Amino acid sequence: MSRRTRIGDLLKRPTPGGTVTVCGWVRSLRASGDVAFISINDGSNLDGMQLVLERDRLPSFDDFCTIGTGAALRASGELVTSPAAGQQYELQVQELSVVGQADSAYPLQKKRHSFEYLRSIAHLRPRTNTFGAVFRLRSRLAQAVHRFFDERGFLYVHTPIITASDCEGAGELFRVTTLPPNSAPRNEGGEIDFTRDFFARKTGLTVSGQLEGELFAQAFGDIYTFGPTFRAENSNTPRHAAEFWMIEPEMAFADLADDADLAEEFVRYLCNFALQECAEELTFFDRHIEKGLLARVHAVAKASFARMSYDEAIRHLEQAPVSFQFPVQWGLDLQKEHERYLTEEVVRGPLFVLNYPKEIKAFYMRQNGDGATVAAMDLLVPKVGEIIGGSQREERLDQLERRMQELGIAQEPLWWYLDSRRWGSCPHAGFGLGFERLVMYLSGMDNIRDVIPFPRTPRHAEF
RNA sequence: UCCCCAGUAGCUCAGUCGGUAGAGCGGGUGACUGUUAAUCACCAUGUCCGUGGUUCGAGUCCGCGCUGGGGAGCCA
Repeated sequence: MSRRTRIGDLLKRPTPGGTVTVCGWVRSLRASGDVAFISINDGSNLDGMQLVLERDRLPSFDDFCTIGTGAALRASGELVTSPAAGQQYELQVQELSVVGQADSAYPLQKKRHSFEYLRSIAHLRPRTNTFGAVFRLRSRLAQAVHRFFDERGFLYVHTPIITASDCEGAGELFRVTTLPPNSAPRNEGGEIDFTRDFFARKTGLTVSGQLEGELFAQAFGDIYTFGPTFRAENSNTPRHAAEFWMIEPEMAFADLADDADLAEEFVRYLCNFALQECAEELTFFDRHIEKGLLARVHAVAKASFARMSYDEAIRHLEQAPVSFQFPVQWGLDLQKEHERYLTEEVVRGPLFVLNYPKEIKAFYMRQNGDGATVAAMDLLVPKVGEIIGGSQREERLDQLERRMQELGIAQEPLWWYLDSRRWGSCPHAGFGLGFERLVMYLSGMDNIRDVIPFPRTPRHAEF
């Protein structure tokens, strides 16, 4: 096959002219007497290319007028300036072939579909404008994440996907086993004998790469992970999926303030990246998905992020002139309505809340001198609330062991984690960012199932 | 997992007081020399989510179930 030219590249040409070949899928066909127009899209950009077919220049003109929406085409012709509004260039077709026909049963019509319906045809929805834009943005953002950390000398570490540590309290584990489901070997107590399983222990899919990430941070200084993460929680919300991608940087010789600095720089970098490198997509989202998206992302890109302690946050909420559905009290976690009030009404921009009560945070977070709080941070942003959660880690062995004991967390399976506090332990800090939540934030899409190619949620693993 | 809402043509939805089902879009056919989700004319399409019940009669009322969506919890 002679090589095609991507439509996105053609549209970047400063001048028309020349014979080119494009391939793509039909979005719309408009036939009118002796001339027909076919809009095709090849996924390389939003707008696609208009093919112009003329009866006296093209044999089989009438046959081409019956091409169905969704068909795959290969077209060669001259790239010309379009005389009509709506597109800069169009293709005067000299040769056209139908690579793959599509009949009238093609589920994508030339009209708006609901996102719920498109989820039921997830194999075809990437051919729509919205999902084309979402997944181009997602791809570029993934590259931007690596670029950000690489530019700053962070080591990219692949932490294991199969893990035996399920004691982080980060959610239910998916079991990984090769034992036969109906005749698994039992021990004397009648329980399944996992010592005879593939790994000779109970294993599952990772819920976080953080603990392993900490070990690498204590060898390479600054590291990050970016990989798939699994939670078997029966969560049915627009913000949760059973399989998602998480970004977790970890820095040695760093405290909570350093952690917040990194998070702030990271979020600002990604906003600027999207505005510059995905302008076409963001403009589309601003117009069709969330009015005001561009202004919101611009604001975050320029803002200096506010910081306040959990104590201060509670005081602000107690003095709020609005009434909340959920109680405000020192010691309780912030609800989404509280988070949104703080970031949207109190500071009107991104906000770090620092130093939460230890009771509502994980065992590995560093205990503060007040005996009541830990060095945790959440980054709250307008519209979505929490987008990043992080902490300085407890590097003092005795403190860590005492906290695990208080919480009833077995130390033996985490002997390797505790060892890192035994030899050359140092202050270190990191955070976690759900990649999909970032994509949602920068696209205005409000359901996580619509920013994952083939989302896994309770009862859904069809595609 | 809990609470709320919904399920009718390919899609989005209307359907009054319980009386035997409709619109727009999409699709098909035809017309039209430059369209932009083209336009105009004509044509076709139903397991009213399933199941049990109330009733002379159920898309409509009631029970149970399934599916989807939203909110909460959990969290990223």
